[in-house]
Amino acid sequence: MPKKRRPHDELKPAVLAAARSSVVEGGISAVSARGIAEDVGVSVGTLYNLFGHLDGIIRAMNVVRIAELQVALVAALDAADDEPEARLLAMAEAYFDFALSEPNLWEALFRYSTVTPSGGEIEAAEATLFSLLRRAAGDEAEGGAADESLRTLWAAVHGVVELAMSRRTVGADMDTARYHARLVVMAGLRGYHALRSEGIL
Amino acid sequence: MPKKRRPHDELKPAVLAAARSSVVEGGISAVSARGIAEDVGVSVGTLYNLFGHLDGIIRAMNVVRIAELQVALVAALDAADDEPEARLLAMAEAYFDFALSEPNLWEALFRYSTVTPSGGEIEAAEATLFSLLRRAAGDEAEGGAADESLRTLWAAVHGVVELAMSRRTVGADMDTARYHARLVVMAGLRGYHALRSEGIL
DNA sequence: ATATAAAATGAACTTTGTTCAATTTGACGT
DNA sequence: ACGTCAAATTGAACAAAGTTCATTTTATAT
Repeated sequence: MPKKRRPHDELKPAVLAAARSSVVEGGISAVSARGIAEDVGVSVGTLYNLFGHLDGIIRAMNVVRIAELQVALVAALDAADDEPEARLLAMAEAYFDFALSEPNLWEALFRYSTVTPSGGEIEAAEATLFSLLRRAAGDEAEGGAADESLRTLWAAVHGVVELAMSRRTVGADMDTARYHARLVVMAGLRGYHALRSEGIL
Repeated sequence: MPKKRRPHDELKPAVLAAARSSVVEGGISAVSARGIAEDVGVSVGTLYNLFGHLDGIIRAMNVVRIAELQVALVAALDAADDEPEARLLAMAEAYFDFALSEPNLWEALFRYSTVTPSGGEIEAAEATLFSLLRRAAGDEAEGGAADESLRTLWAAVHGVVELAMSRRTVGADMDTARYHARLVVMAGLRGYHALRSEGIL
């Protein structure tokens, strides 16, 4: 059996791609060290040399996926009209579409806390997401209370996405679900203004 | 080794209790067939005679947990003032508290789709939850569009809970997070009314 | 060419979920 | 009382998973 020596920088992406396609096809439970090893054409030991544990592979895969999410959100933001509501709506839809386009990858991202990018990585991702939200909200949101509201708004959008995910939404239902994601943003903005004018916020 | 013969009706709850305490202590990954068997004082084979698969045990455990959730929500609803907003706020808080009181059980409920009560059971649970929401909303919500809005509102509340969960919220942060759950309801209701008066809903 | 370090290997160990033939139990008919 | 028999229980055994590590191979520098 040949033992070609490949530099890690070119081997790691291959491993992550193999892991990803396993997840896409059969969900997280379809991933196995031996399966990936066979797909990449490498032994199990090599995987452990590269990533330490199997969780490390999933984690690294999730880091890549989060980067993709950020790209999608930035694209949506840049394409949207220069108005707070339109921008937030565009981001919510992009978030929704991203999740629903690859449900198994989304599940891998959020449903397995062991496997969620740890510590610094996830905090950095949240910080980036939040800076995008502030850019989207623009002058709509200023100050500390508004930041909290923005975070809460996004949690609400995430909830709608989760609901759509848990129902494995497809077809016409998907359009309805995406509209619900819009609804949350529209109602959230109006509610925010109402609460401010009532002096509650 | 003695082979006492216990009727299933008294053995099953013992198994579920063992599974539950494993989950509470160490999360879903701490559950194992052999572990439960030892705790209950029974062989692995017996577990499989009773539940078919290990997933069946978790599923049954989740069914019990969902019943507990419904009890908690009904209690909150009954204790609240007879006014739509107060009732929805009470339900949101009860939902939040229920999730955060046992994070590992919550995770078992929602984060593992394989293990989520299947088909009829989860639909029945959703139907019950929704009927509670309609009771809470009362005259606030009438007709089909309002039903959808109510469902969306709850998805948003769920999102806030998920965010609090993912941060393993404790202490003072928990009060803030619970307040965010209230915020979603308050803003949601006001936003709903605004959208109606704008003719969007 | 040789030495040396880095990389890759795959056999082996542990721990899972799961199965099933054999064994034990308790109730019922005689 | 006794024997029968279906139901319940057992635990050894299998497959597949994550993980480790002594050994072997490769590439590079001297």
